[in-house]
Amino acid sequence: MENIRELFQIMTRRFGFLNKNCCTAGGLDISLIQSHIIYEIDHQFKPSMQQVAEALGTDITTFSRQVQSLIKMNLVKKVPDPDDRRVYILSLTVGGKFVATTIDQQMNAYLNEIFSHMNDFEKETVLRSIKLLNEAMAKSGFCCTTPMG
Amino acid sequence: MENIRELFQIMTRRFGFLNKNCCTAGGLDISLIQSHIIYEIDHQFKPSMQQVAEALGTDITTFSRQVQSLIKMNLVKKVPDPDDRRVYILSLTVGGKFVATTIDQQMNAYLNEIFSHMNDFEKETVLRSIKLLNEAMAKSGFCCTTPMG
DNA sequence: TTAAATTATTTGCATTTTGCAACTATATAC
DNA sequence: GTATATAGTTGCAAAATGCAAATAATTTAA
Repeated sequence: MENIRELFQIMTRRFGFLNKNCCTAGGLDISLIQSHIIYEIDHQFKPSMQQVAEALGTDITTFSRQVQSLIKMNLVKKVPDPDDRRVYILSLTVGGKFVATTIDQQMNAYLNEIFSHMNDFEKETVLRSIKLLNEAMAKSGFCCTTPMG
Repeated sequence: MENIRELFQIMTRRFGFLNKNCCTAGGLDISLIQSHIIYEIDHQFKPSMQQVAEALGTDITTFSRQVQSLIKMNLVKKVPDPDDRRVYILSLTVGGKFVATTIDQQMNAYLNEIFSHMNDFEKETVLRSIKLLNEAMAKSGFCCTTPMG
């Protein structure tokens, strides 16, 4: 069988395309990084800057500036944590939540379109496989969590 | 079941980490984009600049400069096409080929480590699923080929 | 309880990456 | 042979990056 890496290279490249300028939402153009930040804030519970930056593997200084621009765009809010005033808690504004939902729908539409080329059994198998893969990657301290050496 | 997008978001992020500063090869630090370019030149037959840039979804001007730096690093060669002297044919130098091989081995080692957390049946299923997914994405004119609107 | 060390975040650069518009050079059409 | 199209390069100017240093709040330890 072919090289395993080859399969993954093709897959990740295609998803790269899928994500790339994925998103015009609410009349705004959302970059790939921005969409990831919004996604992550939406999925974590009262996350701090660090937590989100860490989850995305972005340098904290770069992240700080990216958050600033999202705040200017009125998509993200930054509130000092009353328990530790060094920390800022990130959250989505109403507009940000709307953008998050819109992007989510767009992505799901893309993905469903892709899955429409499979039968139900194949679709089930593929989804289960991706879950397996995610779990395996989570177990692998080797890689995949935060950029390693 | 969870949102389909969620599965993919997690997966692609993890692979992003995997790829990120993936590669030190032959004493050189190879960036993610550089490794993709090298990969693509290695896999296409006598490709032109356009062809590789297109395959990677990179702007041709950016690509042109990236190739220049790879040439300086002595990994890539650029030879005018005798049939059409506007065109340049890209190829790997011996050093470039070595880097390509090294990266390939590294990535395969990572991937095997990940798969070591699965049994043989799961591994087979996952690989088959990714193949299915790649085929489905190839069929989907919707996305996944070259950046679309 | 206060000085020292630690942690979260921001700013100051300096470098790199990006992409549009304009350019050069070759090839094709009429 | 002039006009048009195509492949690739360069000139900006904007954006993204990341290290080092600054700021501000918290914890540790004497």
